[in-house]
Amino acid sequence: LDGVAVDDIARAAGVNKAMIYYHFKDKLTLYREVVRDMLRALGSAVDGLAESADTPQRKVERFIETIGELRDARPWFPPLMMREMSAGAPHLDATTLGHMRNVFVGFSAILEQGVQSGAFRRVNPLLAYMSIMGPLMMNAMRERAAATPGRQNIPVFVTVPRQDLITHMQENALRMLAPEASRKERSR
Amino acid sequence: LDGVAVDDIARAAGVNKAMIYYHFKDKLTLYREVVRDMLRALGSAVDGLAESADTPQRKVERFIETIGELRDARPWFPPLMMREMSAGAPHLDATTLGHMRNVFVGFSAILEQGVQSGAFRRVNPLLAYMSIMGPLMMNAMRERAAATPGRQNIPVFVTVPRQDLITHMQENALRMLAPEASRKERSR
DNA sequence: GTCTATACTTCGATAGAC
DNA sequence: GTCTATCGAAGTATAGAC
Repeated sequence: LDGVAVDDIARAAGVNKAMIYYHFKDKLTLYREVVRDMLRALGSAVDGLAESADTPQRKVERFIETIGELRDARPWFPPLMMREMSAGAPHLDATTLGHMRNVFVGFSAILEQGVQSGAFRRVNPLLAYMSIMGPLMMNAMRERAAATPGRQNIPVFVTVPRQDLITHMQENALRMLAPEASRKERSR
Repeated sequence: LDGVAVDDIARAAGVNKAMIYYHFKDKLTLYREVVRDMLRALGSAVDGLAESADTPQRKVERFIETIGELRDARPWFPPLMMREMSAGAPHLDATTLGHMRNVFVGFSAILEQGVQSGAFRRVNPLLAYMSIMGPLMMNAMRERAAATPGRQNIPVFVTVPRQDLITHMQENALRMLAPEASRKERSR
Protein backbone atom coordinates (compact mmCIF):
# COMPACT_ATOMS: atom_id res chain seq x y z
CA LEU A 1 0.00 0.00 0.00
CA ASP A 2 2.70 2.43 0.89
CA GLY A 3 5.16 0.95 -1.58
CA VAL A 4 3.92 2.79 -4.64
CA ALA A 5 2.80 6.40 -4.90
CA VAL A 6 -0.60 7.14 -6.36
CA ASP A 7 1.15 9.46 -8.82
CA ASP A 8 3.12 6.47 -10.10
CA ILE A 9 0.01 4.29 -10.35
CA ALA A 10 -1.72 7.05 -12.30
CA ARG A 11 1.22 7.47 -14.65
CA ALA A 12 1.46 3.69 -15.21
CA ALA A 13 -2.26 3.60 -15.95
CA GLY A 14 -1.97 6.59 -18.24
CA VAL A 15 -4.46 8.65 -16.29
CA ASN A 16 -4.38 11.64 -14.01
CA LYS A 17 -4.02 11.08 -10.29
CA ALA A 18 -7.28 12.84 -9.56
CA MET A 19 -9.06 10.33 -11.79
CA ILE A 20 -8.10 7.54 -9.42
CA TYR A 21 -9.73 9.40 -6.58
CA TYR A 22 -12.74 10.00 -8.79
CA HIS A 23 -13.22 6.29 -9.49
CA PHE A 24 -12.09 4.89 -6.14
CA LYS A 25 -12.81 6.16 -2.68
CA ASP A 26 -9.16 6.21 -1.70
CA LYS A 27 -5.92 4.30 -2.14
CA LEU A 28 -6.89 1.64 0.39
CA THR A 29 -10.08 0.80 -1.50
CA LEU A 30 -8.18 0.38 -4.75
CA TYR A 31 -5.57 -1.71 -2.96
CA ARG A 32 -8.15 -4.07 -1.49
CA GLU A 33 -9.78 -4.51 -4.87
CA VAL A 34 -6.43 -5.64 -6.28
CA VAL A 35 -6.02 -8.19 -3.49
CA ARG A 36 -9.59 -9.43 -3.75
CA ASP A 37 -9.35 -9.86 -7.51
CA MET A 38 -6.61 -12.45 -7.11
CA LEU A 39 -8.10 -14.21 -4.10
CA ARG A 40 -11.51 -14.48 -5.74
CA ALA A 41 -9.97 -15.96 -8.89
CA LEU A 42 -7.97 -18.45 -6.86
CA GLY A 43 -10.92 -19.33 -4.67
CA SER A 44 -13.15 -20.08 -7.66
CA ALA A 45 -10.44 -22.16 -9.26
CA VAL A 46 -9.88 -24.22 -6.11
CA ASP A 47 -13.59 -24.83 -5.60
CA GLY A 48 -13.83 -26.01 -9.19
CA LEU A 49 -10.95 -28.39 -8.63
CA ALA A 50 -12.34 -29.76 -5.40
CA GLU A 51 -15.64 -30.60 -7.12
CA SER A 52 -14.05 -32.01 -10.27
CA ALA A 53 -13.76 -35.70 -11.11
CA ASP A 54 -9.96 -35.85 -11.08
CA THR A 55 -7.91 -37.94 -8.71
CA PRO A 56 -6.70 -36.12 -5.60
CA GLN A 57 -3.15 -36.25 -6.95
CA ARG A 58 -4.21 -34.63 -10.19
CA LYS A 59 -6.17 -32.02 -8.28
CA VAL A 60 -3.07 -31.03 -6.34
CA GLU A 61 -1.05 -30.87 -9.54
CA ARG A 62 -3.66 -28.70 -11.20
CA PHE A 63 -3.83 -26.51 -8.10
CA ILE A 64 -0.15 -25.73 -8.53
CA GLU A 65 -0.50 -25.10 -12.28
CA THR A 66 -3.47 -22.84 -11.63
CA ILE A 67 -1.62 -20.72 -9.13
CA GLY A 68 1.07 -20.22 -11.73
CA GLU A 69 -1.42 -19.20 -14.40
CA LEU A 70 -3.39 -16.81 -12.21
CA ARG A 71 -0.18 -15.24 -11.02
CA ASP A 72 1.13 -14.78 -14.54
CA ALA A 73 -1.99 -12.76 -15.26
CA ARG A 74 -1.37 -10.68 -12.12
CA PRO A 75 2.39 -10.43 -11.66
CA TRP A 76 1.97 -7.65 -9.14
CA PHE A 77 0.16 -9.88 -6.67
CA PRO A 78 2.94 -11.90 -4.96
CA PRO A 79 5.09 -8.89 -4.02
CA LEU A 80 2.03 -6.97 -2.91
CA MET A 81 0.74 -9.86 -0.81
CA MET A 82 4.11 -10.65 0.75
CA ARG A 83 4.60 -7.04 1.69
CA GLU A 84 1.13 -6.98 3.18
CA MET A 85 1.84 -10.04 5.29
CA SER A 86 5.26 -8.72 6.27
CA ALA A 87 3.49 -5.80 7.85
CA GLY A 88 1.04 -8.08 9.66
CA ALA A 89 -1.75 -7.84 7.07
CA PRO A 90 -3.10 -4.64 8.67
CA HIS A 91 -4.91 -3.50 5.52
CA LEU A 92 -7.02 -6.60 4.91
CA ASP A 93 -10.64 -6.32 5.98
CA ALA A 94 -13.04 -9.13 6.88
CA THR A 95 -14.21 -9.57 3.29
CA THR A 96 -10.70 -9.96 1.95
CA LEU A 97 -9.72 -12.28 4.77
CA GLY A 98 -12.82 -14.30 3.95
CA HIS A 99 -11.52 -14.78 0.42
CA MET A 100 -8.17 -15.91 1.81
CA ARG A 101 -9.97 -18.35 4.01
CA ASN A 102 -11.95 -19.77 1.09
CA VAL A 103 -8.82 -20.64 -0.84
CA PHE A 104 -7.39 -22.51 2.12
CA VAL A 105 -10.66 -24.28 2.86
CA GLY A 106 -10.92 -25.46 -0.74
CA PHE A 107 -7.37 -26.75 -0.67
CA SER A 108 -8.03 -28.53 2.62
CA ALA A 109 -11.06 -30.22 1.06
CA ILE A 110 -8.87 -31.65 -1.69
CA LEU A 111 -6.44 -32.99 0.91
CA GLU A 112 -9.27 -34.57 2.85
CA GLN A 113 -10.59 -36.26 -0.28
CA GLY A 114 -7.14 -37.73 -0.76
CA VAL A 115 -6.96 -38.95 2.80
CA GLN A 116 -10.39 -40.56 2.56
CA SER A 117 -9.51 -42.35 -0.66
CA GLY A 118 -6.17 -43.49 0.69
CA ALA A 119 -4.25 -41.46 -1.87
CA PHE A 120 -2.72 -39.14 0.75
CA ARG A 121 -1.39 -39.48 4.24
CA ARG A 122 -2.85 -37.08 6.77
CA VAL A 123 -0.80 -33.93 7.28
CA ASN A 124 -1.60 -30.62 8.89
CA PRO A 125 -3.39 -28.84 6.02
CA LEU A 126 -1.83 -25.55 7.00
CA LEU A 127 1.66 -27.00 6.77
CA ALA A 128 0.83 -28.55 3.41
CA TYR A 129 -0.59 -25.24 2.22
CA MET A 130 2.50 -23.33 3.27
CA SER A 131 4.72 -25.96 1.67
CA ILE A 132 3.14 -25.18 -1.67
CA MET A 133 2.49 -21.46 -1.37
CA GLY A 134 5.81 -20.66 0.30
CA PRO A 135 8.18 -21.73 -2.47
CA LEU A 136 5.92 -20.27 -5.16
CA MET A 137 5.85 -16.93 -3.40
CA MET A 138 9.56 -17.16 -2.73
CA ASN A 139 10.23 -17.72 -6.40
CA ALA A 140 8.12 -14.74 -7.37
CA MET A 141 10.17 -12.64 -4.93
CA ARG A 142 13.38 -13.94 -6.47
CA GLU A 143 12.23 -13.01 -9.94
CA ARG A 144 11.33 -9.58 -8.70
CA ALA A 145 14.74 -9.12 -7.12
CA ALA A 146 16.49 -10.52 -10.18
CA ALA A 147 14.88 -7.78 -12.26
CA THR A 148 16.70 -5.13 -10.25
CA PRO A 149 19.84 -4.07 -12.16
CA GLY A 150 23.10 -5.70 -11.11
CA ARG A 151 21.62 -8.96 -9.84
CA GLN A 152 22.15 -11.35 -12.74
CA ASN A 153 25.40 -13.00 -11.67
CA ILE A 154 24.19 -13.84 -8.16
CA PRO A 155 23.31 -17.55 -7.88
CA VAL A 156 20.30 -16.96 -5.65
CA PHE A 157 18.75 -14.75 -8.32
CA VAL A 158 19.28 -17.00 -11.32
CA THR A 159 16.05 -17.49 -13.21
CA VAL A 160 14.50 -20.94 -12.96
CA PRO A 161 12.54 -22.01 -16.06
CA ARG A 162 8.87 -21.81 -15.32
CA GLN A 163 8.16 -25.44 -16.20
CA ASP A 164 11.00 -26.64 -13.96
CA LEU A 165 9.42 -24.80 -11.05
CA ILE A 166 5.95 -26.18 -11.67
CA THR A 167 7.19 -29.72 -12.17
CA HIS A 168 9.35 -29.57 -9.06
CA MET A 169 6.51 -28.23 -6.97
CA GLN A 170 4.10 -30.86 -8.23
CA GLU A 171 6.50 -33.69 -7.57
CA ASN A 172 7.37 -32.25 -4.19
CA ALA A 173 3.75 -31.94 -3.17
CA LEU A 174 3.00 -35.53 -4.12
CA ARG A 175 6.08 -36.76 -2.28
CA MET A 176 4.93 -34.79 0.75
CA LEU A 177 1.47 -36.33 0.63
CA ALA A 178 2.44 -39.86 -0.37
CA PRO A 179 1.14 -42.32 2.25
CA GLU A 180 3.77 -45.03 2.12
CA ALA A 181 7.12 -44.87 3.89
CA SER A 182 8.94 -43.26 1.05
CA ARG A 183 12.59 -43.10 1.99
CA LYS A 184 15.36 -45.19 3.38
CA GLU A 185 15.54 -45.45 7.11
CA ARG A 186 17.92 -42.70 8.02
CA SER A 187 21.02 -43.43 10.08
CA ARG A 188 21.32 -41.07 13.01
CA LEU B 1 13.49 0.21 5.39
CA ASP B 2 10.53 2.48 4.95
CA GLY B 3 8.27 0.34 7.11
CA VAL B 4 9.36 1.69 10.45
CA ALA B 5 10.15 5.28 11.39
CA VAL B 6 13.48 6.07 13.00
CA ASP B 7 11.50 7.69 15.82
CA ASP B 8 9.87 4.32 16.51
CA ILE B 9 13.19 2.46 16.37
CA ALA B 10 14.64 4.97 18.82
CA ARG B 11 11.70 4.65 21.17
CA ALA B 12 11.85 0.83 21.03
CA ALA B 13 15.56 0.97 21.76
CA GLY B 14 15.01 3.44 24.57
CA VAL B 15 17.29 6.06 23.07
CA ASN B 16 16.87 9.39 21.39
CA LYS B 17 16.52 9.50 17.63
CA ALA B 18 19.56 11.71 17.24
CA MET B 19 21.63 9.03 18.97
CA ILE B 20 20.93 6.63 16.11
CA TYR B 21 22.31 9.15 13.66
CA TYR B 22 25.27 9.65 15.94
CA HIS B 23 26.14 5.95 16.01
CA PHE B 24 25.12 5.06 12.45
CA LYS B 25 25.68 7.03 9.32
CA ASP B 26 22.04 6.89 8.32
CA LYS B 27 19.00 4.64 8.33
CA LEU B 28 20.19 2.59 5.37
CA THR B 29 23.45 1.73 7.09
CA LEU B 30 21.64 0.53 10.19
CA TYR B 31 19.24 -1.43 8.02
CA ARG B 32 22.00 -3.22 6.16
CA GLU B 33 23.71 -4.10 9.42
CA VAL B 34 20.51 -5.80 10.58
CA VAL B 35 20.33 -7.84 7.38
CA ARG B 36 24.00 -8.74 7.44
CA ASP B 37 23.84 -9.85 11.07
CA MET B 38 21.36 -12.60 10.18
CA LEU B 39 22.99 -13.62 6.93
CA ARG B 40 26.42 -13.84 8.53
CA ALA B 41 25.06 -16.01 11.33
CA LEU B 42 23.30 -18.29 8.90
CA GLY B 43 26.31 -18.46 6.61
CA SER B 44 28.63 -19.50 9.44
CA ALA B 45 26.16 -22.11 10.61
CA VAL B 46 25.78 -23.61 7.15
CA ASP B 47 29.51 -23.73 6.56
CA GLY B 48 29.91 -25.50 9.89
CA LEU B 49 27.27 -28.02 8.90
CA ALA B 50 28.79 -28.66 5.48
CA GLU B 51 32.15 -29.44 7.06
CA SER B 52 30.73 -31.55 9.89
CA ALA B 53 30.83 -35.35 10.06
CA ASP B 54 27.06 -35.88 9.98
CA THR B 55 25.20 -37.70 7.25
CA PRO B 56 23.80 -35.48 4.51
CA GLN B 57 20.29 -36.20 5.78
CA ARG B 58 21.20 -35.08 9.26
CA LYS B 59 22.87 -31.97 7.88
CA VAL B 60 19.67 -30.98 6.11
CA GLU B 61 17.69 -31.60 9.27
CA ARG B 62 20.08 -29.51 11.30
CA PHE B 63 20.00 -26.80 8.66
CA ILE B 64 16.26 -26.50 9.18
CA GLU B 65 16.59 -26.50 12.98
CA THR B 66 19.29 -23.87 12.78
CA ILE B 67 17.23 -21.52 10.67
CA GLY B 68 14.53 -21.77 13.32
CA GLU B 69 16.93 -20.99 16.11
CA LEU B 70 18.63 -18.07 14.41
CA ARG B 71 15.28 -16.65 13.47
CA ASP B 72 13.95 -16.94 17.03
CA ALA B 73 16.86 -14.79 18.12
CA ARG B 74 16.03 -12.25 15.40
CA PRO B 75 12.25 -12.31 14.97
CA TRP B 76 12.38 -9.10 12.97
CA PHE B 77 14.36 -10.67 10.16
CA PRO B 78 11.79 -12.61 8.10
CA PRO B 79 9.33 -9.73 7.69
CA LEU B 80 12.17 -7.34 6.97
CA MET B 81 13.74 -9.66 4.40
CA MET B 82 10.45 -10.50 2.70
CA ARG B 83 9.58 -6.84 2.42
CA GLU B 84 13.01 -6.17 0.98
CA MET B 85 12.60 -8.88 -1.63
CA SER B 86 9.05 -7.75 -2.40
CA ALA B 87 10.49 -4.43 -3.41
CA GLY B 88 13.15 -6.09 -5.57
CA ALA B 89 15.93 -6.01 -2.96
CA PRO B 90 16.94 -2.48 -3.95
CA HIS B 91 18.66 -1.74 -0.62
CA LEU B 92 21.05 -4.67 -0.57
CA ASP B 93 24.60 -3.85 -1.56
CA ALA B 94 27.26 -6.20 -2.94
CA THR B 95 28.52 -7.15 0.53
CA THR B 96 25.08 -8.13 1.77
CA LEU B 97 24.31 -10.00 -1.44
CA GLY B 98 27.59 -11.82 -0.97
CA HIS B 99 26.40 -13.05 2.41
CA MET B 100 23.16 -14.24 0.83
CA ARG B 101 25.17 -16.05 -1.77
CA ASN B 102 27.31 -17.76 0.87
CA VAL B 103 24.29 -19.27 2.59
CA PHE B 104 23.04 -20.72 -0.65
CA VAL B 105 26.45 -22.00 -1.69
CA GLY B 106 26.87 -23.76 1.66
CA PHE B 107 23.47 -25.36 1.33
CA SER B 108 24.29 -26.46 -2.22
CA ALA B 109 27.47 -28.08 -0.96
CA ILE B 110 25.47 -30.19 1.46
CA LEU B 111 23.15 -31.28 -1.33
CA GLU B 112 26.11 -32.20 -3.52
CA GLN B 113 27.63 -34.29 -0.71
CA GLY B 114 24.36 -36.16 -0.53
CA VAL B 115 24.26 -36.74 -4.26
CA GLN B 116 27.83 -38.01 -4.28
CA SER B 117 27.17 -40.44 -1.43
CA GLY B 118 23.94 -41.65 -3.00
CA ALA B 119 21.86 -40.30 -0.14
CA PHE B 120 20.07 -37.72 -2.29
CA ARG B 121 18.76 -37.55 -5.81
CA ARG B 122 19.94 -34.61 -7.84
CA VAL B 123 17.57 -31.65 -7.81
CA ASN B 124 18.02 -28.04 -8.82
CA PRO B 125 19.65 -26.63 -5.65
CA LEU B 126 17.77 -23.39 -6.04
CA LEU B 127 14.44 -25.20 -6.10
CA ALA B 128 15.46 -27.23 -3.06
CA TYR B 129 16.56 -24.05 -1.29
CA MET B 130 13.27 -22.32 -2.02
CA SER B 131 11.35 -25.39 -0.93
CA ILE B 132 12.88 -25.05 2.51
CA MET B 133 13.14 -21.29 2.88
CA GLY B 134 9.75 -20.55 1.36
CA PRO B 135 7.52 -22.31 3.87
CA LEU B 136 9.65 -21.14 6.79
CA MET B 137 9.38 -17.55 5.65
CA MET B 138 5.70 -18.04 4.92
CA ASN B 139 5.12 -19.30 8.43
CA ALA B 140 6.93 -16.34 9.92
CA MET B 141 4.66 -14.06 7.89
CA ARG B 142 1.61 -15.93 9.15
CA GLU B 143 2.69 -15.52 12.74
CA ARG B 144 3.22 -11.84 12.13
CA ALA B 145 -0.23 -11.48 10.64
CA ALA B 146 -1.79 -13.55 13.39
CA ALA B 147 -0.46 -11.08 15.94
CA THR B 148 -2.55 -8.31 14.40
CA PRO B 149 -5.77 -7.92 16.44
CA GLY B 150 -8.87 -9.68 15.07
CA ARG B 151 -7.06 -12.48 13.26
CA GLN B 152 -7.34 -15.38 15.69
CA ASN B 153 -10.40 -17.15 14.31
CA ILE B 154 -9.16 -17.22 10.72
CA PRO B 155 -7.93 -20.72 9.80
CA VAL B 156 -5.00 -19.43 7.72
CA PHE B 157 -3.66 -17.60 10.77
CA VAL B 158 -3.94 -20.39 13.31
CA THR B 159 -0.65 -20.89 15.12
CA VAL B 160 1.24 -24.06 14.28
CA PRO B 161 3.32 -25.45 17.16
CA ARG B 162 6.94 -24.75 16.47
CA GLN B 163 8.02 -28.38 16.70
CA ASP B 164 5.30 -29.44 14.26
CA LEU B 165 6.65 -26.98 11.75
CA ILE B 166 10.26 -28.11 12.14
CA THR B 167 9.38 -31.79 11.99
CA HIS B 168 7.19 -31.30 8.95
CA MET B 169 9.87 -29.32 7.15
CA GLN B 170 12.53 -31.88 7.95
CA GLU B 171 10.43 -34.78 6.77
CA ASN B 172 9.39 -32.85 3.68
CA ALA B 173 12.95 -32.00 2.77
CA LEU B 174 14.06 -35.61 3.08
CA ARG B 175 11.11 -36.80 1.02
CA MET B 176 12.02 -34.23 -1.59
CA LEU B 177 15.62 -35.41 -1.73
CA ALA B 178 15.04 -39.15 -1.37
CA PRO B 179 16.55 -40.94 -4.37
CA GLU B 180 14.19 -43.90 -4.77
CA ALA B 181 10.82 -43.72 -6.46
CA SER B 182 8.84 -42.88 -3.39
CA ARG B 183 5.21 -42.84 -4.37
CA LYS B 184 2.64 -44.96 -6.08
CA GLU B 185 2.43 -44.61 -9.82
CA ARG B 186 -0.21 -41.97 -10.28
CA SER B 187 -3.21 -42.62 -12.45
CA ARG B 188 -3.73 -39.81 -14.90
C1' DG C 1 27.45 11.94 24.33
C1' DT C 2 22.58 13.47 24.65
C1' DC C 3 18.51 16.03 23.54
C1' DT C 4 15.18 19.71 21.31
C1' DA C 5 13.70 22.03 17.54
C1' DT C 6 13.33 22.41 12.85
C1' DA C 7 14.49 22.33 7.81
C1' DC C 8 13.32 19.68 3.84
C1' DT C 9 10.98 16.12 1.20
C1' DT C 10 7.45 12.93 -0.15
C1' DC C 11 2.90 11.75 -0.65
C1' DG C 12 -2.27 11.15 0.09
C1' DA C 13 -6.09 13.73 -0.69
C1' DT C 14 -9.07 17.52 -2.24
C1' DA C 15 -10.56 22.10 -3.99
C1' DG C 16 -11.89 24.22 -7.85
C1' DA C 17 -11.39 25.60 -12.82
C1' DC C 18 -12.88 23.78 -17.25
C1' DG D 1 -15.20 13.59 -16.53
C1' DT D 2 -10.51 15.64 -16.53
C1' DC D 3 -6.77 18.37 -14.92
C1' DT D 4 -3.75 21.87 -12.00
C1' DA D 5 -2.51 23.54 -7.77
C1' DT D 6 -2.08 23.00 -3.13
C1' DC D 7 -2.86 21.69 1.80
C1' DG D 8 -1.52 18.79 5.60
C1' DA D 9 0.62 14.71 7.60
C1' DA D 10 4.55 11.89 8.13
C1' DG D 11 9.20 11.10 8.30
C1' DT D 12 14.54 11.61 7.34
C1' DA D 13 18.14 14.15 8.69
C1' DT D 14 20.74 17.85 10.90
C1' DA D 15 21.84 22.13 13.51
C1' DG D 16 22.96 23.57 17.69
C1' DA D 17 22.38 23.96 22.81
C1' DC D 18 23.97 21.49 26.90
